[in-house]
Amino acid sequence: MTNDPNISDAEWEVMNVLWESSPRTASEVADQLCERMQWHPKTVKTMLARLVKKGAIRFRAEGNRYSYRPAVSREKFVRVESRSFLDRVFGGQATPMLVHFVENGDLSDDDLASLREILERSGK
Amino acid sequence: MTNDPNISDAEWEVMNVLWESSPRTASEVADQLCERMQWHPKTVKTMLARLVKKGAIRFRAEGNRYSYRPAVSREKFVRVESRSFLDRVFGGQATPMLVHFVENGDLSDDDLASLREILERSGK
DNA sequence: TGACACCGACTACAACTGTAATCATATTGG
DNA sequence: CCAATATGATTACAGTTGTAGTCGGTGTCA
Repeated sequence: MTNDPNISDAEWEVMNVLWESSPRTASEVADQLCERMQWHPKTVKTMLARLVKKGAIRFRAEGNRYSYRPAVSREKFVRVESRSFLDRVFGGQATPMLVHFVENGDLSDDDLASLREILERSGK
Repeated sequence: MTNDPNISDAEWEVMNVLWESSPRTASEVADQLCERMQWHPKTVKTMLARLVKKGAIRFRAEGNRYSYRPAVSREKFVRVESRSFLDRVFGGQATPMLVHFVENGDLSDDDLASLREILERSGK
Protein backbone atom coordinates (compact mmCIF):
# COMPACT_ATOMS: atom_id res chain seq x y z
CA MET A 1 0.00 0.00 0.00
CA THR A 2 2.38 2.56 1.27
CA ASN A 3 4.34 4.01 -1.56
CA ASP A 4 7.78 4.39 -0.09
CA PRO A 5 7.79 7.42 2.17
CA ASN A 6 10.53 10.00 1.89
CA ILE A 7 12.60 10.34 4.99
CA SER A 8 15.07 13.02 5.89
CA ASP A 9 18.65 12.69 7.07
CA ALA A 10 17.72 12.99 10.72
CA GLU A 11 14.90 10.53 10.28
CA TRP A 12 17.36 8.02 8.87
CA GLU A 13 19.18 8.06 12.16
CA VAL A 14 16.00 7.12 13.94
CA MET A 15 15.23 4.39 11.46
CA ASN A 16 18.74 3.03 11.86
CA VAL A 17 18.17 2.62 15.57
CA LEU A 18 14.93 0.76 15.00
CA TRP A 19 16.29 -1.40 12.22
CA GLU A 20 19.11 -2.33 14.53
CA SER A 21 16.71 -3.66 17.09
CA SER A 22 13.02 -3.30 17.67
CA PRO A 23 10.52 -2.85 19.12
CA ARG A 24 11.80 -0.09 21.33
CA THR A 25 10.05 2.46 23.44
CA ALA A 26 10.41 6.13 22.72
CA SER A 27 12.86 6.62 25.55
CA GLU A 28 14.98 3.69 24.48
CA VAL A 29 15.26 5.20 21.04
CA ALA A 30 15.89 8.60 22.58
CA ASP A 31 18.65 7.23 24.80
CA GLN A 32 20.46 5.85 21.79
CA LEU A 33 20.17 9.06 19.83
CA CYS A 34 20.89 11.49 22.64
CA GLU A 35 24.16 9.69 22.91
CA ARG A 36 25.06 9.11 19.24
CA MET A 37 23.95 12.45 18.01
CA GLN A 38 23.45 15.19 20.53
CA TRP A 39 19.75 15.30 20.30
CA HIS A 40 17.25 16.53 22.77
CA PRO A 41 14.79 13.80 23.79
CA LYS A 42 11.95 15.99 22.56
CA THR A 43 13.54 16.07 19.17
CA VAL A 44 13.54 12.32 19.04
CA LYS A 45 9.86 12.25 19.97
CA THR A 46 9.10 14.59 17.12
CA MET A 47 10.98 12.36 14.71
CA LEU A 48 9.09 9.31 15.87
CA ALA A 49 5.77 11.07 15.44
CA ARG A 50 6.69 12.19 11.97
CA LEU A 51 7.87 8.76 10.94
CA VAL A 52 4.60 7.30 12.14
CA LYS A 53 2.68 9.84 10.12
CA LYS A 54 4.80 8.99 7.10
CA GLY A 55 4.11 5.34 7.55
CA ALA A 56 7.74 4.41 8.00
CA ILE A 57 7.24 2.99 11.47
CA ARG A 58 4.39 1.62 13.54
CA PHE A 59 3.75 1.65 17.24
CA ARG A 60 1.81 -0.37 19.74
CA ALA A 61 0.60 0.76 23.13
CA GLU A 62 2.53 -1.25 25.67
CA GLY A 63 1.01 -0.51 29.03
CA ASN A 64 1.00 3.22 29.20
CA ARG A 65 3.71 3.87 26.68
CA TYR A 66 4.39 3.03 23.09
CA SER A 67 6.81 0.68 21.50
CA TYR A 68 7.94 1.38 17.99
CA ARG A 69 9.10 -0.81 15.14
CA PRO A 70 9.88 -0.24 11.46
CA ALA A 71 7.03 -0.59 9.02
CA VAL A 72 9.26 -0.71 5.99
CA SER A 73 12.33 -2.80 5.37
CA ARG A 74 15.72 -1.26 5.46
CA GLU A 75 16.51 -2.89 2.15
CA LYS A 76 13.77 -1.00 0.46
CA PHE A 77 14.92 2.37 1.72
CA VAL A 78 18.49 1.55 0.88
CA ARG A 79 17.52 0.72 -2.65
CA VAL A 80 15.60 3.93 -3.16
CA GLU A 81 18.29 6.10 -1.61
CA SER A 82 21.08 4.44 -3.51
CA ARG A 83 19.33 4.90 -6.79
CA SER A 84 18.64 8.53 -6.13
CA PHE A 85 22.21 9.14 -5.03
CA LEU A 86 23.60 7.46 -8.10
CA ASP A 87 21.33 9.46 -10.37
CA ARG A 88 21.82 12.80 -8.74
CA VAL A 89 25.52 12.74 -8.14
CA PHE A 90 26.80 10.51 -10.93
CA GLY A 91 24.12 10.92 -13.53
CA GLY A 92 23.14 7.32 -13.02
CA GLN A 93 26.50 6.01 -14.12
CA ALA A 94 27.89 3.40 -11.83
CA THR A 95 31.44 3.21 -13.09
CA PRO A 96 32.38 6.78 -12.26
CA MET A 97 30.85 6.28 -8.87
CA LEU A 98 32.91 3.17 -8.23
CA VAL A 99 36.02 4.94 -9.41
CA HIS A 100 35.26 7.72 -7.02
CA PHE A 101 34.92 5.46 -4.03
CA VAL A 102 37.90 3.34 -4.84
CA GLU A 103 40.14 6.29 -5.55
CA ASN A 104 38.99 8.43 -2.74
CA GLY A 105 40.45 6.39 0.01
CA ASP A 106 37.03 5.41 1.22
CA LEU A 107 38.03 1.78 0.88
CA SER A 108 40.39 0.11 3.25
CA ASP A 109 42.56 -2.78 2.17
CA ASP A 110 40.10 -5.10 3.78
CA ASP A 111 37.31 -3.49 1.83
CA LEU A 112 39.22 -4.04 -1.36
CA ALA A 113 39.89 -7.65 -0.48
CA SER A 114 36.32 -8.51 0.30
CA LEU A 115 35.17 -6.69 -2.73
CA ARG A 116 37.42 -8.82 -4.95
CA GLU A 117 36.03 -11.84 -3.31
CA ILE A 118 32.46 -10.77 -3.91
CA LEU A 119 33.26 -10.15 -7.52
CA GLU A 120 34.80 -13.58 -7.84
CA ARG A 121 31.69 -15.19 -6.55
CA SER A 122 29.14 -13.05 -8.32
CA GLY A 123 31.44 -13.01 -11.29
CA LYS A 124 30.61 -15.76 -13.70
CA MET B 1 37.00 30.84 2.13
CA THR B 2 33.76 29.27 1.14
CA ASN B 3 32.80 26.48 3.38
CA ASP B 4 31.10 24.10 0.99
CA PRO B 5 27.53 25.21 0.52
CA ASN B 6 24.71 22.72 0.83
CA ILE B 7 22.70 22.29 -2.30
CA SER B 8 19.36 20.61 -2.74
CA ASP B 9 18.38 17.94 -5.24
CA ALA B 10 16.92 20.40 -7.69
CA GLU B 11 19.94 22.63 -7.37
CA TRP B 12 22.16 19.69 -8.28
CA GLU B 13 20.43 19.53 -11.63
CA VAL B 14 21.32 23.14 -12.27
CA MET B 15 24.90 22.60 -11.19
CA ASN B 16 25.15 19.60 -13.47
CA VAL B 17 24.21 21.75 -16.43
CA LEU B 18 26.85 24.30 -15.57
CA TRP B 19 29.54 21.76 -14.82
CA GLU B 20 28.82 20.24 -18.16
CA SER B 21 29.58 23.47 -19.91
CA SER B 22 29.91 27.04 -18.82
CA PRO B 23 29.52 29.95 -18.84
CA ARG B 24 25.92 29.89 -19.87
CA THR B 25 23.22 32.49 -19.76
CA ALA B 26 20.14 32.00 -17.67
CA SER B 27 18.04 31.10 -20.68
CA GLU B 28 20.57 28.61 -21.93
CA VAL B 29 20.46 26.89 -18.58
CA ALA B 30 16.70 27.16 -18.57
CA ASP B 31 16.43 25.63 -22.01
CA GLN B 32 18.40 22.61 -20.90
CA LEU B 33 16.37 22.12 -17.77
CA CYS B 34 12.95 22.82 -19.22
CA GLU B 35 13.71 19.95 -21.50
CA ARG B 36 15.41 17.49 -19.15
CA MET B 37 13.17 18.05 -16.21
CA GLN B 38 9.86 19.72 -16.83
CA TRP B 39 10.71 22.94 -15.19
CA HIS B 40 9.24 26.33 -15.68
CA PRO B 41 11.86 28.88 -16.79
CA LYS B 42 11.01 30.95 -13.74
CA THR B 43 11.88 28.04 -11.56
CA VAL B 44 15.28 27.83 -13.14
CA LYS B 45 15.86 31.51 -12.50
CA THR B 46 15.03 31.02 -8.87
CA MET B 47 17.51 28.18 -8.64
CA LEU B 48 20.21 30.26 -10.22
CA ALA B 49 19.57 33.12 -7.82
CA ARG B 50 19.70 30.80 -4.86
CA LEU B 51 22.89 29.14 -6.01
CA VAL B 52 24.50 32.54 -6.39
CA LYS B 53 23.46 33.47 -2.88
CA LYS B 54 24.88 30.19 -1.63
CA GLY B 55 28.15 30.86 -3.36
CA ALA B 56 27.95 27.76 -5.52
CA ILE B 57 27.99 29.68 -8.78
CA ARG B 58 29.10 33.11 -9.97
CA PHE B 59 27.82 35.34 -12.73
CA ARG B 60 29.12 38.10 -14.90
CA ALA B 61 27.08 40.74 -16.67
CA GLU B 62 27.47 40.01 -20.35
CA GLY B 63 25.90 42.91 -22.18
CA ASN B 64 22.50 43.15 -20.67
CA ARG B 65 22.22 39.66 -19.33
CA TYR B 66 24.18 37.41 -17.06
CA SER B 67 26.34 34.47 -17.77
CA TYR B 68 26.78 31.90 -15.04
CA ARG B 69 29.57 29.51 -14.17
CA PRO B 70 30.28 27.20 -11.23
CA ALA B 71 32.19 28.66 -8.32
CA VAL B 72 32.94 25.30 -6.77
CA SER B 73 34.35 22.23 -8.41
CA ARG B 74 32.15 19.27 -9.08
CA GLU B 75 34.71 17.03 -7.43
CA LYS B 76 34.30 18.82 -4.16
CA PHE B 77 30.56 18.46 -4.12
CA VAL B 78 30.80 14.86 -5.16
CA ARG B 79 33.13 14.14 -2.31
CA VAL B 80 30.89 15.75 0.27
CA GLU B 81 27.73 14.11 -1.04
CA SER B 82 29.31 10.71 -1.32
CA ARG B 83 30.56 10.84 2.22
CA SER B 84 27.21 11.86 3.56
CA PHE B 85 25.43 9.17 1.57
CA LEU B 86 27.85 6.52 2.75
CA ASP B 87 27.48 7.57 6.36
CA ARG B 88 23.75 7.93 6.36
CA VAL B 89 22.76 4.86 4.43
CA PHE B 90 25.58 2.43 5.14
CA GLY B 91 26.90 3.67 8.44
CA GLY B 92 30.08 4.78 6.75
CA GLN B 93 30.98 1.27 5.63
CA ALA B 94 32.01 1.06 2.04
CA THR B 95 31.93 -2.69 1.61
CA PRO B 96 28.25 -3.13 2.33
CA MET B 97 27.54 -0.29 0.00
CA LEU B 98 29.47 -1.86 -2.84
CA VAL B 99 27.90 -5.18 -2.11
CA HIS B 100 24.57 -3.50 -2.39
CA PHE B 101 25.37 -2.09 -5.79
CA VAL B 102 26.86 -5.30 -7.04
CA GLU B 103 23.96 -7.39 -5.87
CA ASN B 104 21.24 -5.02 -6.83
CA GLY B 105 21.64 -5.07 -10.52
CA ASP B 106 22.67 -1.45 -10.53
CA LEU B 107 25.87 -2.51 -12.23
CA SER B 108 25.95 -3.54 -15.82
CA ASP B 109 28.41 -6.12 -17.08
CA ASP B 110 30.59 -3.28 -18.23
CA ASP B 111 30.43 -1.72 -14.82
CA LEU B 112 31.49 -4.98 -13.27
CA ALA B 113 34.31 -5.31 -15.74
CA SER B 114 35.65 -1.88 -15.00
CA LEU B 115 35.27 -2.48 -11.32
CA ARG B 116 37.48 -5.55 -11.62
CA GLU B 117 39.96 -3.51 -13.53
CA ILE B 118 39.96 -0.70 -11.02
CA LEU B 119 40.55 -3.21 -8.29
CA GLU B 120 43.42 -4.77 -10.19
CA ARG B 121 45.14 -1.48 -10.52
CA SER B 122 44.48 -0.23 -7.06
CA GLY B 123 45.31 -3.55 -5.49
CA LYS B 124 48.82 -4.74 -5.66
C1' DT C 1 -0.82 13.31 49.69
C1' DG C 2 1.66 16.44 47.30
C1' DA C 3 5.46 17.92 44.38
C1' DC C 4 7.71 16.11 40.70
C1' DA C 5 9.04 13.48 36.70
C1' DC C 6 7.44 11.38 32.42
C1' DC C 7 4.33 10.32 28.74
C1' DG C 8 2.04 11.25 24.48
C1' DA C 9 -0.46 15.13 21.93
C1' DC C 10 -0.20 19.34 20.06
C1' DT C 11 2.11 23.68 18.96
C1' DA C 12 6.12 26.77 17.48
C1' DC C 13 9.03 28.60 14.39
C1' DA C 14 12.70 29.77 11.32
C1' DA C 15 15.41 27.93 7.31
C1' DC C 16 15.27 25.43 3.28
C1' DT C 17 12.74 23.60 -0.97
C1' DG C 18 9.95 23.31 -4.96
C1' DT C 19 7.42 25.89 -7.80
C1' DA C 20 6.31 29.83 -9.56
C1' DA C 21 4.07 34.99 -10.12
C1' DT C 22 4.62 40.02 -10.17
C1' DC C 23 7.17 44.26 -11.14
C1' DA C 24 10.04 47.57 -13.26
C1' DT C 25 12.87 48.05 -16.98
C1' DA C 26 15.25 47.27 -21.31
C1' DT C 27 14.95 45.49 -26.04
C1' DT C 28 12.85 44.71 -30.32
C1' DG C 29 9.75 43.72 -34.25
C1' DG C 30 6.66 46.23 -36.79
C1' DC D 1 7.63 55.16 -31.79
C1' DC D 2 5.10 51.74 -29.30
C1' DA D 3 3.22 47.51 -27.86
C1' DA D 4 4.82 42.91 -26.94
C1' DT D 5 8.52 40.51 -24.92
C1' DA D 6 12.40 39.07 -22.28
C1' DT D 7 15.33 39.94 -17.99
C1' DG D 8 16.79 40.34 -13.57
C1' DA D 9 14.85 41.61 -8.87
C1' DT D 10 11.63 40.84 -5.58
C1' DT D 11 7.83 38.46 -3.56
C1' DA D 12 4.65 34.37 -2.63
C1' DC D 13 3.40 30.40 -0.53
C1' DA D 14 2.80 25.83 1.10
C1' DG D 15 5.38 21.64 2.53
C1' DT D 16 9.60 19.73 4.89
C1' DT D 17 13.14 19.74 8.29
C1' DG D 18 15.67 20.58 12.50
C1' DT D 19 15.03 21.62 16.92
C1' DA D 20 12.47 22.06 20.54
C1' DG D 21 8.47 23.96 24.02
C1' DT D 22 3.76 23.66 26.23
C1' DC D 23 -0.24 21.18 28.04
C1' DG D 24 -2.97 17.89 30.43
C1' DG D 25 -2.89 13.36 32.42
C1' DT D 26 -0.46 9.72 35.38
C1' DG D 27 2.56 7.28 38.02
C1' DT D 28 6.03 7.80 41.85
C1' DC D 29 8.96 8.85 45.78
C1' DA D 30 9.11 11.07 50.07
